[in-house]
Amino acid sequence: MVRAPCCEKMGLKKGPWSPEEDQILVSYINKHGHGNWRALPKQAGLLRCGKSCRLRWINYLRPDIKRGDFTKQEEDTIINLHEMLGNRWSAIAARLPGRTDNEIKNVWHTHLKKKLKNYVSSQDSKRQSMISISQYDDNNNVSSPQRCSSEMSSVTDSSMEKIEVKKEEIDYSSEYFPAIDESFWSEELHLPKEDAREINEDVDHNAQLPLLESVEDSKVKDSSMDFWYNLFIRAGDMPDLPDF
DNA sequence: AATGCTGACAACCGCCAAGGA
DNA sequence: GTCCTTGGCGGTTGTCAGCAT
Repeated sequence: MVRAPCCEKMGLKKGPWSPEEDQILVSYINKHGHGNWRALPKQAGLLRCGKSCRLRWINYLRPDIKRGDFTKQEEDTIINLHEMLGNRWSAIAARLPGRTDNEIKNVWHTHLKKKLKNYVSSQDSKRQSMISISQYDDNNNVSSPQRCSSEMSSVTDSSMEKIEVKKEEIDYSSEYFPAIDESFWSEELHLPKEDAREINEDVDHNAQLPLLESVEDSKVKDSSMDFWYNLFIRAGDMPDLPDF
């Protein structure tokens, strides 16, 4: 396929939008809608490419856009959803009314990635010390960590790598890791069925649910703790623990 | 006051999938 | 089935304000 010439070569304007351009775009869309983005700038009298107009409208000019700082709750939601969905910014944005994928992506790269890194590191070091003392009680039950994602401290890249390596060592295809389905999200995490269905549609189904019944392998057990703990964060509150 | 650095945010680029001709 | 257009997405870059030196 032949790529369309870029804006510059066609004599179209690039860079920041002026208030006048914004005004023209807004009034045109309010009047005519945006059926065809490619044709829109010509019809509206803008020296911009359609793609640029679309982006400006979606990320900045749309009337339903919520401006201003992200609330603590929104940040937590982003962290939780990112844990589930990865870099699927549009899917994350769909669950945050008034926020755009671009905005969320920016916030992630500038604030939350750092915060989360710090948090994971602090939890990693805490957990390492917990493990070295005693991870399970007399009945072989794990003492469940109920922590808030705003609890942040400092971190190093190496601790993140350690966690990744640890995950790679686990055989997720084993019998201890049956597949996640919709019922998991609603029943185990007590989410409304509607939410569970939506999340299940988006979730990475290569991820597996660890069951710890009768698990002897400490490595598997260890990784599964990570898994359940991540889900506690996702759910926003503490669900009933699985039978460890 | 001048300069350099950093973080935040807006905008662009390149790729992909869907759909129509 | 192929070609082309279009919209959408995620990654990346550019710009600018605020801060430190």
